[in-house]
Parts: sequence; structure tokens; C-alpha cells
Amino acid sequence: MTFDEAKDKFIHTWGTLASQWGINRSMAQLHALLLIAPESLATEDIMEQLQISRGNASMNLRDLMDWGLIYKQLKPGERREFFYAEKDIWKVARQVAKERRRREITPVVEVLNELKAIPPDTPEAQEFLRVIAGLGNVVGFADSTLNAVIKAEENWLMGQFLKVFR
Amino acid sequence: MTFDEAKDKFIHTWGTLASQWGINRSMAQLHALLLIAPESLATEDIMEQLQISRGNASMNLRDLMDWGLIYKQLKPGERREFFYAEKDIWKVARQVAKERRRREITPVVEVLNELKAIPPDTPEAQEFLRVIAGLGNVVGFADSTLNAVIKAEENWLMGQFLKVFR
DNA sequence: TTGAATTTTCAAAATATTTTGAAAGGAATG
DNA sequence: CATTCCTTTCAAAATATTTTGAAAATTCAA
Repeated sequence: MTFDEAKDKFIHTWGTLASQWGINRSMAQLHALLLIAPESLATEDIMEQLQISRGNASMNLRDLMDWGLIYKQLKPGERREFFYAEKDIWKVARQVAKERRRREITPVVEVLNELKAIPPDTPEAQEFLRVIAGLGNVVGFADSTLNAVIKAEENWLMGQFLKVFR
Repeated sequence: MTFDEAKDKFIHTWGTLASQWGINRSMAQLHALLLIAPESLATEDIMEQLQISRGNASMNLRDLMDWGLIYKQLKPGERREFFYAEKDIWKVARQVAKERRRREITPVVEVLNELKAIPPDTPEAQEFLRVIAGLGNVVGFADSTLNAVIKAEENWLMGQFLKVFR
């Protein structure tokens, strides 16, 4: 496999994968492209390489910046904006974990807490409360795991964890 | 909040959440409904409670069975099929972890292995290989984490892990 | 200021996904 | 068997998401 083939395959694969994760294809491909780019790229470069429209590029670049996965660079003497990706993959993972925790875990915890306040008068209500309590535990685990990723500034604890389960 | 309100809110919330996870609303709501049902339900019950069509119910029930999250029950003297959910939430989590690992992690590992075989002749290729190697580590971590969930028949190790990071 | 270069916005178009419902398929009953 | 009851399938319709592209906004240099 040549480098160009590998590059295409990488960008394509990342895009396909991301859609299973609720991230749209353009955003994922954009991220993939910037991840493997040795230099920062201008919007034009991106539009051309991925064959997407200006609007699409603009919106997804912004979303990626919101996620903290890419940065804007201003080159002296250049009017255009350039973009480059965060290359420390663990930092990327931390960033994603942090965002997903905020967007997905936190709201569920709130709803579960609300729901566990109903009176346990009927069998249905009791079953319901059991399920809610169980889900609370699982969500707690997910939360802890994401926190582990987020807080692992050093790789030591992570390494310990991996050793135990491998 | 009354039980009925709580039930509706739970089903609705679960459905909304799931769509961020690439699972469709009907499937998630169906699962939520069965999770909190104290008795197994017939297709008709489900159609009525969730206001969905017969075809929709049929397809999503099958998908949930494929995921190992619900079971079919045949009641003596009844011609209709009944469905009930796996109520052990940790088992549900394990099942989901197992499926996602199979569907998402395994293919990525294969592609990454393919890609890391390119010759490191240019700076671009070298950067690419660095990124691929880094992603390999992150994916390895995700894999280990899912394995931890999958293999944790007992809660002991899980508890240890949580203690360390909490 | 003005105007050229660049980015952002957003309604409409394109695409993708989900849902429906009716027809076809199966299985149990008499 | 034929009939009834129930489930599955799948093309078409409905919905939701993504993408486009041109107009509006912004930025910077002169």
C-alpha cells in the first residue's frame, strides 16, 4: 500500500466509523485529514482534498474547535486562517471524554435522580425504581471511566489499570 | 411526579439519549419500555404504548434480540409471542460492551494494522505513522476497558478500579 | 472610509434514516 | 386442508440530517 492509498483509507475509515458514533462524516474526515497533516491547512486545501463545500468546511471546523480537537493559526502576512489538529492523541481522547461526559452522562444522572423520587406504592413502581437504581450504578461506572481518562495526566495509573485487566 | 409521568419521562429520555449513540429512537424506547415492565409484553401492547407500527415493532424487537438485550417468551395457550428484557443491568452493559467491541473496535484495529505497514520514506508518511501508532494505543485502551466490563463477572475488580479513580 | 479577501450563515436541495402499512409468509386450530 | 391469528418483509412515505452555495457579515489593507 502506498502512502496516498493509506491516507485515503484512513480518512475514509475514520469517517465511516464516526457515523456510528453520532459524529457526521465530514467532521470526522476533516479531523482525520488534519490529524495526519504535517502542516496546518487553509480552508481551501481542506475543501479541495475532501471535496466538500465552503459552508460545510466552515461549520465543521468550528465544531471541531468547540470540541477542542483543532486550533486556528494565523500566519503572519497571510489573511486566510489555517487549522491544525491536536496531535497528542491522549489529549484528544481526554477532550472527547470530557465533552461526552458533559453532554451525555450529566443529563442522564439528573433525570435518574428526578425519577428515583417517585413513591414505591405499586409493584410497577417498585420494579421501576429497581431498574432506575441499577442504571444509576452503570452510569456511575461510565462516569468514573471517563473521569479516569480525563484525569490521567500521567500514564501511570492508566498503565496499572491496563495491566490488571489485560 | 407520578409513576406514569416518571415512566413516560424515562422512555422519552432513553430514546433521546440513544440517538446520540447511533441507536434509533424506537429501539431505545422499546428497550426502555421492556426494562421497566414487570411482566412480559405482547407486540400489540408495545405498539399501543409507544404508538408505533407493527412493522417497526417487529424489526426493532428482532434487533434487540440480536443484541441479547431482550428475550422471546412463549406462553402456554397463547398464540402471540411475548417479550421481556434482561433485567440484570450489568449483564446488559456487558452485552452492549461486547457488541460494540465486535462492531467498532475490531474493524479499526484491523485497518490500523494494515496502515502501519507503509514505508516511512517521506515526512508525511512519518507523521502519518506516528498518528497511527498513537491511535493504536488509544484504541487499545478502549478495548481493554470494554474487556474489563465484559469480563467483570464479579464486581470486585470493578470496585477496585473505581476506588482508585474516584 | 472603501473595497477586496475571507469567513459565516442559513434556506433550500440532496441524502440518509426511520417508519409505515399492506401483502406475503408461517404456524396452530378445528 | 382451510381458516384464523400472528409475524415478517419491504417498497414507499415520512422524517431527520447533512450538504450546498450564494448572500450577508467580517476583517484587514490601503
